[in-house]
Amino acid sequence: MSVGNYDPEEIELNWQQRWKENSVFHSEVDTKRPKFYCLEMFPYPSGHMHMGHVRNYSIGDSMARFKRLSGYNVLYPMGYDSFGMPAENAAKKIGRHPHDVTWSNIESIRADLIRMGFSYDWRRELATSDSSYYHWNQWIFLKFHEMGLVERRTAPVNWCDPCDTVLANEQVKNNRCWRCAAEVRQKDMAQWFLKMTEYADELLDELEHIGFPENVKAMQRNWIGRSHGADIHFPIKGSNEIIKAFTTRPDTIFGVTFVTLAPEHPLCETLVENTEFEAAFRELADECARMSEFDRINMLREKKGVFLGRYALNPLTGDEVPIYAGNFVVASYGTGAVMAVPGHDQRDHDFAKKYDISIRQVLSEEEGEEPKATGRAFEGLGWMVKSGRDGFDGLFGDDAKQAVIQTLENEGNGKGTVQYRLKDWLLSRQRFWGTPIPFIHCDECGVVPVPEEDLPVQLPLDVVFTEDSAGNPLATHETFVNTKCPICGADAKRETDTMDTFYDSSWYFLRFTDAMNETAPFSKVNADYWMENGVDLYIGGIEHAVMHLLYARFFTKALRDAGLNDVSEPFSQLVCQGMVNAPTPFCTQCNIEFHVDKSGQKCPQCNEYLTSRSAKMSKSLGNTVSPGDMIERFGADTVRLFILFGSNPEAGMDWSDSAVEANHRQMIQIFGTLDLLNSIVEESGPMDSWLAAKARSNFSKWVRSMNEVRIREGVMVSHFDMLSDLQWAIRRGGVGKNTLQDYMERWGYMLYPATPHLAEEWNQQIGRNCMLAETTINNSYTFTSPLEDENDVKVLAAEKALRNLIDNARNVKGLAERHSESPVTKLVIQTSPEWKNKLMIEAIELHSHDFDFMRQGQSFIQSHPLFQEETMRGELMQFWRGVTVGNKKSRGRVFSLSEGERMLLTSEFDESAYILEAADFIARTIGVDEVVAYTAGDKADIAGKARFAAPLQPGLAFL
RNA sequence: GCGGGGGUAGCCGAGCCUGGUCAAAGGCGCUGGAGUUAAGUUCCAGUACGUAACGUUUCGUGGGUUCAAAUCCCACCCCCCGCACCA
Repeated sequence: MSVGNYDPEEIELNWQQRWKENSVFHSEVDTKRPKFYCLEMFPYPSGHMHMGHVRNYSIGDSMARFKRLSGYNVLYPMGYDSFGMPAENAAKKIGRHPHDVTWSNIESIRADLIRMGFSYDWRRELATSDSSYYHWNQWIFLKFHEMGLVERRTAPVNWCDPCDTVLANEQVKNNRCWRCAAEVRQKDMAQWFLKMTEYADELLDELEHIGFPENVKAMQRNWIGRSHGADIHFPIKGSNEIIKAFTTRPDTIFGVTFVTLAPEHPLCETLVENTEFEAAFRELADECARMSEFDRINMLREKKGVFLGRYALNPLTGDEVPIYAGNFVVASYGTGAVMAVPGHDQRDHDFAKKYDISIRQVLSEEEGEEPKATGRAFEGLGWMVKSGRDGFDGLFGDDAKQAVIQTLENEGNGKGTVQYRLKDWLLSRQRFWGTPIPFIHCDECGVVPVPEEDLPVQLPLDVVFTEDSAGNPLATHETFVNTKCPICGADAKRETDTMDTFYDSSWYFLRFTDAMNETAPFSKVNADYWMENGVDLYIGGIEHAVMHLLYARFFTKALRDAGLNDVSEPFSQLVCQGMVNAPTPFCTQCNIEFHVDKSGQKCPQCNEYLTSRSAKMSKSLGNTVSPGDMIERFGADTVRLFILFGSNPEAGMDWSDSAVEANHRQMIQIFGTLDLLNSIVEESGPMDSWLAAKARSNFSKWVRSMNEVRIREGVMVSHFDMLSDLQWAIRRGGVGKNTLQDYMERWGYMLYPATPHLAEEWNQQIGRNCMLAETTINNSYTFTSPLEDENDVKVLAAEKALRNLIDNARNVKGLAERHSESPVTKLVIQTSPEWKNKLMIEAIELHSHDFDFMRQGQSFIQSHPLFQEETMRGELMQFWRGVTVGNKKSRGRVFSLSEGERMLLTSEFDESAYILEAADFIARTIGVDEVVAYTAGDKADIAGKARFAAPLQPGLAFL
């Protein structure tokens, strides 16, 4: 094969075939080896793979391959989150069954994944819409039911009209459906819930111990929204009813001047019925009921309330306070009732002003002082004052809260409680394309579970979908709906609601550990092995920070309590990959992005010329890049290299055509170095030890980066530094074939995780007859010891010094030429004189014993034998200062020497001899005819540069 | 409003945790040179300002700590993301 020709398609298809034939990515439980479970959030199969997928899976694949190489037993599976509405809607449009739509989409995305060369264990491939998967959804649901985690209850729920279904709280953003963005409305319905709130504390507290990014943890904390406070009972005057109000600030109870109820609060009706206040209340309640989002936003400014005509009694003082209904009180949070303290809550303050209710300050900002009159509510913690009862004044913060709670509890008027924002998970959906909820409605026996042996309850395939069919086709499907009661045998109806698709993805990572199991969702042995400490690396988008990641955590804990697995947290390390952005026309004036059609044109709104900025790839902006096109042009490896080198996984990255091309050139160049294997025939070369040392140091740097999922840094070493170091070695005098062979072998491993096809081809061409996919890095390559040996450090430092010398010489040459009438032809290098080297070594020695140069350096040098020589004192002192003190910008040399430089100097490295060896190279490189080098003082001091000579910093003179 | 993350040279983007080896990696772009029949590719060098090797001004703005700050501390400005009438 012609080595110089890099033909990605040929190479890639060939190796993909070989991997498949040899089943190299299959993995089994093996307790003798450490495991690594690498997982990406599986895709919804909507057609072809997009750049976001490419990025997600390129990251995962490179880590899976790296870990295999490092000797881990790696589980790396892939599947499809294939239930859901888009398939159902598409089916309606084309008059086919969602099953068909889903399968053809799966086929195309699978082909894309294969073409990228991702190293999945394809035996474990699953699709959640397969009955072999959702069978276990149902099985688990029955388990949860036994455990008392399932509840069917009638409740006000979020209804989305376009989607024709209810939604969970997590799926409603700004009162809009997360999928279709339509407004949701409240509707009372009998629905199925999973009692996620029973795990609220564990879900919150365990966040402290898992490797999620801070923002994800913050979002989950926020969502769970635990707040500590008290339920306080306010009796209603002239009634047996009491109002229970939740507050986080029981310490302000003496400042309560009114109580506000949500308009939906059942007490409102009772209180106003047949009174003069009824009409006003109804108006407010109606307004809230048909509240649209637009109105809600307006209401942020306008807080409204109506007096309900009755009074409540402050349980600690007996004071009468008016009862209001307020449009800002949320029925579903806390108790739907608020004790209002206008003195210490700005919202209550505004409300009190508006309705002329009295304001009472009962906390002081300063101990022992009267509260200040600021015209605003003081919302911080303070010292209690003017309490309506003895024993409270002077208490602060938590003490104050506790004292109030204690008193309330003693008197039976309330208790300390914890509130959560988290609600139980509403998981029933009135749609077809989901897991049927395995229950049966019997007139006699009620709602009864389908017996385990009758599972799965399968979705019928003989359903006709048409554009104008509405509702859930299951509800009208006779053979599906009509059944017998499993208890009494009478005619009964099946439940026709299906499960939220987030249910499917809440345990798929467990199913993957034992995906072929036909008798159970998974075996405990498999789950416990692969899931020990959770999935080791989980990669996906930030958009699932609350929904999927919270549900999955809940499931893992619930299944643990069901005895199915030991692990409590599903994911030990989460990486949320950044967006792939692309250039997009943009108007800086209007701050709007436009479709790429508009590039170069003027802004339709302000008529300014559009500029360009980076925006998330999206169909609506037309700035998407098709992975398929890129693979066709450059090959999968180049696309992977671009994606991985473009930025570290978490950061956003910009698509750039020129960068992709640059990366493709890089691939060609790397591949081209294989030619050296033919052209180099010498046994050894002058750069052998340097290149070998460089290989070792690059390798350990690469391993460190990859281990910490800093893939970009790893790739920089493997795909850039390795090439330029090799080029340097060749230019500097060359290497022998043995060294080259070792270098290429090591390099092959390093190329493998990011660009596996190229690496396999490489490995073969350098004459190794094993597949990298089946290789683990052998022990001499030491994954564990990052430090190269002492000799390597010195070798690298010497070469580094030479490169510095060359850089410096080039710079000085430019200056010299400006000062010289004829062109410069000769470089005289005067290296550091012996006495400076000796002194430097002494300084290094002193420094290693923490010598205090600031205090004792002066007296040390003055008592030094060299100091006795009067003619030398000036230069001696200057050098000593430079070595041990430095100037205001940089510290003394002795502090800033690298480890290698220190080693070089203390080993009495012969600088001028080293430079002389490279004299020809230096002359060629900087463009002079002759280079001479000697220790300053040995020969004539040319141009007075001898005094500039310092260890590893020779004085240069151009002639 | 609350919470999270940011602001680094023409652009993208490392460095910040663990202060000095930082005029600050790497890529892109640009400039010059080598080479080439030629476009491209490739290789070398340069890319804040001045300069016989040194100095000056730079890492959002202003202060502080330190012998020394892109890095630590404080204040402010700006950007992005999430939640939000949550009691």
